[in-house]
Amino acid sequence: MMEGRLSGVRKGAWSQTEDELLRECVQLYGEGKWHLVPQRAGLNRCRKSCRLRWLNYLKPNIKRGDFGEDEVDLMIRLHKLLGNRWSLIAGRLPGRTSNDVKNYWNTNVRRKVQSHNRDEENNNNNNVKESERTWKPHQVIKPVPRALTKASSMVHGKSMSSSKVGVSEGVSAGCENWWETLLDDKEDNITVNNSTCFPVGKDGSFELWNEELDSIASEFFAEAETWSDFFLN
DNA sequence: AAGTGACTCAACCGCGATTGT
DNA sequence: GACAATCGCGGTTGAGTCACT
Repeated sequence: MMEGRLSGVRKGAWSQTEDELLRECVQLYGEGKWHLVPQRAGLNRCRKSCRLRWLNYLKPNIKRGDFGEDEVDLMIRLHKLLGNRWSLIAGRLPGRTSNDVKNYWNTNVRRKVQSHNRDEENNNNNNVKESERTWKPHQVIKPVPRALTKASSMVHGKSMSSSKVGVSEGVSAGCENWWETLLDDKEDNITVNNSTCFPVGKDGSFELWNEELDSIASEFFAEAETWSDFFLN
């Protein structure tokens, strides 16, 4: 946390010259080692600012402009599955950055989803008496740890189920091994974890893991063979 | 044309996790 | 194990732009 102490570091919008310097530096030395970038590039910026500028703006293949219908649809479904894991969501939207996704969500999608939820709530209010409404908030699946150490056997392509992985506080006791069967057939998962990992609906059924999420989860997990596919670039 | 409120998005901040010594 | 340095993430801010009056 030394960055805050740096004095005289330029802030605010980036100039074209600064962009050029940063681009040249990354092309020359590659991505990473961000603490060296300001010095190497001759930029009076902190490493955080450099990293952010590269990742959100200068990096090749970044898609700009409006989100397509399919992208928004995927975003909504991934958000339902992952919560505010913007980097993970962005990872599934080619050319989009986590900042883009977050901004788009906060300005466009959130409103739509909220009004949609309000509509649904109104419908529920019409159909069900307040005392009978026992739904609980959705619990989001939180893949953890966010990153793995280089020493981790999973990183080297070994079995995912044979290694110990921490479980976030968001996952209830009783499903510590949710990750062990994550890639198995989801029916098995749900049966095993019925009362712990997933929210319970009015009649004891699952609200979260419906067919819609089944498809998106399959899509999300299908490409991954090891945990490193989820957590490491 | 001027004022102003809403909106967008690039950038900053704080913090937890990881890595190196 | 303790500590410092670094990385990466999500939340927040604020300048610029747009739409409306």
